Amino acid sequence: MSWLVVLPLPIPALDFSPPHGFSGDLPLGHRVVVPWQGGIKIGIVVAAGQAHTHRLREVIQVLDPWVHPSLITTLKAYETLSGTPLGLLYCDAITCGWEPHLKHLVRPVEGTDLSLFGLELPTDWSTAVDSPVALDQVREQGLLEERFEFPIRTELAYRGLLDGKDNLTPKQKHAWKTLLTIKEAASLAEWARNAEVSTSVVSGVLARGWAEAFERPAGPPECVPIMERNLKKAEWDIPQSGVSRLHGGHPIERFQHLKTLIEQHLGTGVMYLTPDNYRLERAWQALSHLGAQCYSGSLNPLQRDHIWQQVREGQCRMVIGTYGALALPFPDLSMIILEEEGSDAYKLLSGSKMYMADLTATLAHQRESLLVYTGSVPAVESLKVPGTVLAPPPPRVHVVNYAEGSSQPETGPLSMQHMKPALEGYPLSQDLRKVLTQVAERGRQAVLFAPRKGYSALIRCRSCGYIPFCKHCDVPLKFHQGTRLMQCHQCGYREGPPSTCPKCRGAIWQPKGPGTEWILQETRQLLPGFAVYRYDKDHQDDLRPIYEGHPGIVIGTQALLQEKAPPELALISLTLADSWLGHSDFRTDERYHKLLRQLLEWHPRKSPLLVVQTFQALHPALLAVTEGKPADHFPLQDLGRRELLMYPPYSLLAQVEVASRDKARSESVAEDIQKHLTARGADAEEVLGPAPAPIGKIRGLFLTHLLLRATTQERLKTLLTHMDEERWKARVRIEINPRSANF
DNA sequence: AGCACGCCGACT
DNA sequence: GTCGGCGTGCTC
Repeated sequence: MSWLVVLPLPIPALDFSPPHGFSGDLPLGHRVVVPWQGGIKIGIVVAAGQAHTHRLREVIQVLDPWVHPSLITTLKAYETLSGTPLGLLYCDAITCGWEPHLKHLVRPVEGTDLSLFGLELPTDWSTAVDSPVALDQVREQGLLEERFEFPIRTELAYRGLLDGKDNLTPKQKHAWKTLLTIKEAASLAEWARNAEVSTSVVSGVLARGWAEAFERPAGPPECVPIMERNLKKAEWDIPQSGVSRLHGGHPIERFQHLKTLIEQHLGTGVMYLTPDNYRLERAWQALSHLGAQCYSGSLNPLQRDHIWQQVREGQCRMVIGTYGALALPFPDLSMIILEEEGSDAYKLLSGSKMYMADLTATLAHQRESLLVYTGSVPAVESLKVPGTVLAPPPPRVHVVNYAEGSSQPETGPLSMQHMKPALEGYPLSQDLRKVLTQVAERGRQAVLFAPRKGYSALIRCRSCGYIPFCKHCDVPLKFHQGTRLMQCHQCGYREGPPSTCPKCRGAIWQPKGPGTEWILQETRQLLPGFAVYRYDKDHQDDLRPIYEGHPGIVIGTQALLQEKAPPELALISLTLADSWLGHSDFRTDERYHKLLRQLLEWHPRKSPLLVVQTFQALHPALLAVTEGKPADHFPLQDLGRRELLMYPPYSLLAQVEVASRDKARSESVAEDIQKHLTARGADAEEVLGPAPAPIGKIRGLFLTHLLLRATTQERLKTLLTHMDEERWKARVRIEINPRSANF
């Protein structure tokens, strides 16, 4: 009997035979070392294989149990539905343990001479030296014995020495003394931080021989000090089993409720998942005193490994973490709490495109764990489960109605003469200017959210309206003031703005659609001398003064929302809320509503004023918030629309993406798929499209979309199976439960 | 993913 | 004539 082994590669699971002389049960969920393309690789045993006639290679060694069998079942179900190679799913779901630092020991089988193969090995165990291909040859001949060991883990650290070779400068001397006081530093950066000098100073000390690097056994991860917060116990109808939800109110209130629940499950395993780091930190501060560990992408591999083992051994019974924590091998897991279950952050951007919230639900079901959704707003999809919605705190929102009898401004300040009063000062309204000035006068902090990085969404020729587009993608180039270049936010292509319009020779370019740079410029003009920072993907100012509580204004994109709120935050503004409504996909409104609620509870204690500048002041999502409606009011409204349109939760979706360098081919293959499915009995409600993707061309690839919609999982599976019946003449990818779909 | 093989266009 | 683009296929 062979074993099915998953490798961290975008391929299906493959068969291997058990190691020579192996007797025992199938090591389901164990890590194994297997030969792979001349070298070796770590894999996970996921099933018994079908005994092929195919000549298989042997697993070299079984290492240790790594995942719980329920995870294997869960991922298998996802593979069956989506057709994604299992390796890709494992690679994305299991964020630790694929590259253990193993000591590789080898020796020839007794009485064999390996010099024929160009290998000179001692007869007794020795560390394998670098000739993986030659090793693999003798391995395949069965002439090699091998063993892998986990060495004692070490990490590099620095310590001070009592004398060195060269003299030190005063600063270096200070750094040296600091190091002697703290005894050891885990990195140069940590040492420098402690001494409050730059890293060049500490490396100077190192170079002059007053300190040395040394290996030390790797300890557990540094633990953030636990902040004991006295959470009151809240009374509520505690769910006993199945799925339930708890939303709304103030975050602290929700934690109070959850604490009561968590305490009942502490002995039997609790997992608390958050969509991002700021919410991780918030949950950590509220709940870590219950004895939780933290697990997230920001830990280093050693730290992750440490938590993984602790959880496996049952020494750690509660973990607060981001999506990667889902695969942790809890021997018992009686409850999973999923914060902000409808967050797009759970959609993996990498190959598998898994929606981790779906995976969480499947896993909870598999393990019969209690599943609790929590957060500011329930997802429209989770309204069907029983739950509690806490009363919202009074909202502090001011809406600037740009639409007051006017049309959207065509350009920046240049054409202000035609503007209605509301638009005066665009992109910073008079109202916003007023409160910003107050913030500065009172020495407080503010955050302005701009819809995009760069200066403007596009530039346009004033006389003929020509807009420069990217060569490779179907998007306008965004203008960046810092570099004075036009840049594509899809593929990164850059070029200088043309001096005259290539169409009409006009020489005046008008920016449209303010970005961080534009807002920054306006803010600096409004408040000369006041600290103004920029934070987006291109450019991150050092925000330390802000986090230390110094006055200032931060201009950023939504990326900023994944960080914690500035401590003295008095004002938040969406400078152009409409940009969150610009997409034509069915979750847009829900997303906007969630953003507003999230902004209102961003700061854990204060409630800063939220200024929303918009052309759609009567948008129902905005009204639900300003009128103080409960958190589920808008989602319930949206649910009705979803039913009419037969969107989730009333159906399951799969998006089919056809990509080709040739536009006509991309379209025709999509049509072929549509016809094929129709011929197989799919109706017009089940196959939507084809239509060009929201961005019809990316990096020279033309993208065409189809949307498959089914009422049951079985039906969706059937439709997807029909797609495998033919070989399409273009790249076809399927995404289960896409988070955006434009039909 | 990597790495092979294999087929067409533009160059020393 | 070769170099090198990337499309396709395989890994057990």
